[in-house]
Amino acid sequence: MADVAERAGVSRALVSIVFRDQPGASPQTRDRVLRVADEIGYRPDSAARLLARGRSRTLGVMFTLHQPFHADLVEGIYPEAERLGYDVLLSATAQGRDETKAVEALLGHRCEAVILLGPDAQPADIDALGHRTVVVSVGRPVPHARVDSVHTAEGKGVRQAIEHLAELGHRRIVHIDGGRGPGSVERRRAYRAAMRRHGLEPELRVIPGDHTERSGIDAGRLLLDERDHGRPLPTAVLAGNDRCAMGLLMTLTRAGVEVPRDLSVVGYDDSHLSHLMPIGLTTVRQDAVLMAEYAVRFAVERLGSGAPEPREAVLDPKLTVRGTSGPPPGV
Amino acid sequence: MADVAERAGVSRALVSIVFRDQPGASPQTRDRVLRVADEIGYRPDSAARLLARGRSRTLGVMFTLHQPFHADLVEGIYPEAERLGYDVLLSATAQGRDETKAVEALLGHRCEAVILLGPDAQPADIDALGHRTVVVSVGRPVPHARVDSVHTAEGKGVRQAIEHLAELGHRRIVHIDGGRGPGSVERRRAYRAAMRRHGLEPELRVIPGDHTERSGIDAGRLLLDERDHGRPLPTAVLAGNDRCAMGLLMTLTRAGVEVPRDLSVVGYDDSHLSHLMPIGLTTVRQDAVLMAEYAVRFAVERLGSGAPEPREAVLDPKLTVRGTSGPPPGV
DNA sequence: GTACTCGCCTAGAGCGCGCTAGTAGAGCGC
DNA sequence: GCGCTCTACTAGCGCGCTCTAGGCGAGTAC
Repeated sequence: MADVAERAGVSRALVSIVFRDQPGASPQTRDRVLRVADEIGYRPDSAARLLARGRSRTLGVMFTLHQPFHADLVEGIYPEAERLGYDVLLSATAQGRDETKAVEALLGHRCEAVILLGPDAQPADIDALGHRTVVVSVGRPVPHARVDSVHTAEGKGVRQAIEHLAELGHRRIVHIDGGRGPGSVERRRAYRAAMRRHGLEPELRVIPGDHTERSGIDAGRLLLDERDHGRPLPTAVLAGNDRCAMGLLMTLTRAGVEVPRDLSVVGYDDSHLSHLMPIGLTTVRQDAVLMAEYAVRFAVERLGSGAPEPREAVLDPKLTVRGTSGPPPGV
Repeated sequence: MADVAERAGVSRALVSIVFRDQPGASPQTRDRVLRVADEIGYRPDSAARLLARGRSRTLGVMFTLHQPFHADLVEGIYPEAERLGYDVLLSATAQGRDETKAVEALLGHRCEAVILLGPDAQPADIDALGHRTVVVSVGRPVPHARVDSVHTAEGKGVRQAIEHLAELGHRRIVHIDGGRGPGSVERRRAYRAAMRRHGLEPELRVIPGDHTERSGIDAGRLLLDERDHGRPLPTAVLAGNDRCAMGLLMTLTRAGVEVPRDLSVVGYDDSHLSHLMPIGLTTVRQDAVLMAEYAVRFAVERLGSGAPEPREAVLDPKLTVRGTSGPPPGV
C-alpha cells in the first residue's frame, strides 16, 4: 500500500480512500491510484483491513458436501451477500470434520455471522452458538434458541403432495422419511396428518430413511423384496428428499417397475436433480434462492440492529408436478 | 488478550506464548493463563495473528458446486491440510461467480497457495496466477505454466475401459465427450487411439457433451432418436464422466433399454454416484483422496522450498467394473 | 568470587490497514 | 479584504497479535 502511495505520488490514506470507494479523491487521482495498484499487483490485505476496521463484513456458511440442495443454497447466498457488501466464507462438513469443527473454522476467521445449512447439532448447542454470534439456521427451525431460521412450511408441502396423489386416486402411499435430516420430523408428521385427512389411515406407512440416495435404494429394495413375497407394491411413494427419490427411482426402474405407470414418486427440494431426470421428478419445490436471500438478510439485519427477537421465515413450498406422478395402476 | 494478561498477572507476550504452545512458560503459568482465558471467553483473533505473523498458513480451494467429484476432492483436502498444519478456505464458482472472482476472494484472504479443482481458465491466465502465488491445478495439467498439477493418466484409463469393452465383444463403442471439461481432450484422444488399436476405427464416434447429467440425457435422446430412424444403438458408451453416465442411464433405462443387456455404459471419476447406483456404475476410478493429498503436499512443499520446477503428479486410474458393463447383445 | 548458561518472563516494535482530526487551497459572497 | 464553505488531500494513532532483544534470578563450573 505504501508502494502504491509512493508511486502514485499520494499518501497512504488516499490509497485507502480509493480502495474503499469513499468520497474524498478526485477522479484523476482515483484512476492513477488504481492503475498503479494494478501494475504492481497490489490488493488490499483483508486481514489487516479486518483488524483495522474491527469488522470483517464476512458471513460464514456451513454446508454439507454432496448435498445438491446445499449447493443450490450457496449459489443463492453469494450474490445476495455481495449485494449487501458482505464476503462469504464456506466451511464444509465431511467425514472426520463435524459441524463443530466447521463452525470453529468460520469463527476463527472472524465471520460476523454464521449461516448453518441443515444443521444436525443439538438445539442446545445451536442455542449456545447463538449466544456467541449471529446465527441463522436454514432448513431447520430451532425453537427457543437465540437464532434466526429460514425454512419452508413442511406441512403445506407434504399436504399438497398427498392431496395430489389422493386426487389421482392413490391410496397406498408410503413415505420414506428423512431420519434426522432437516424438516423430516415435520414432513413425517404432516404425512400422517394428511393421510388421516384423506381417510387413508389404514394405508399409512413410514419407511425409515435419510437424505441420501442410499436410503432410496434401500427402501426400493425393501419394497421389491416384499412384493416378491406377496405384499403388493404401494402405488405411490413420497420420498424424504430428491436424492432419496433418485435412489428409489433407479432401483425401481432397474427392476422393471415403470414410473409413473406402476408407481408414482414424489420428491422434496426441487434440487438440480429433479429437472435433470428424463421425465422430470414431481417434487415439492423449496425455493433455494429465496431461502438464501432470507438467510443473508436475516444475518445482516441482525448484525445491524443489535439483537431483536429471533425471527423465523417460513416460506411456502409448492408442489411441482412433473413426470413421475400419475394415476395409480388400474385407474 | 490484555485482559487475560492482566487477570493472570503476566505480560501479553506470555499469553501469546501460551496460546502458540511455545516453550518459555512454566506449566503453572500456562495453566493459569488458559483458565483465565476460558473464564472471560477469550479466543485469539486469527486476523491479527495472521497479520502479525505474516503468514496465514491457509490454503485456498476453488471448486465447482454441483460437481460431486469436487466434493470428493475437498473431502480429501481437509484432513491432509490439517495434518500439515494448514487451514482451508473454500471458494466456489457458480452462476454469476466466475473463476476469477472465486480466486480473487481467496487471494484477498491471503491464502498462501491456491488449489484449483478442474480449472476452466485459459492456460495463460493460470500461468499468470502462478507467478503471483503458489498454484496447484487438479484434474487438468497446465503445460508450460508455473503451476504444479495433479491429474490422472487419462490415456490409461480410457484404454482400460475400451479394452474391457472390446474384450467383452463390443465394437460399436461411442464416446460422449466432456467438452471443455478437465481431461476431456486427453480422453477423447485416447478413445480414438484405443479404438484404432482394436481395429474399430470405422465404428469410432464422438458425441459432443460436457460434464453434466444434461449432456448424458441429450446424448441418450439423440441415440434413441436415431434408433427410431433406423440407425442401431451402439452396444457400449464411454461417458465423459459419471454425471454424464448417470444422465444417459436414466434416459435409456426409462426408454426400456436394459443396461447392460442391451447396452453397456462406462463412466469416469468413480465419484460417490457410482457406488450408489443400484447395479453400480462401471467406471474409471480416479482416486480423489490421493489426488487431494498430492495437491496439498505440492502446495505446502512449494511454499516451504521456494520455487522449484513445476511438478506434475500423474496418477494411475483404474477401471472399476461394476454392473453397467457386460457382453453386447447377441454374444 | 566471577562467568556462564538456562528457564521464565517482559518491553516494545511493527504487521497493513481504517479512521479521525486536521491542513492547504480554491471558490464565493459581501 | 475577510470569513466562509467545500474539495482534495495528509499525519499519525491504534486494531490484536507475533517476535526479537533483552532482563532477572537460580544453578553450575572453575
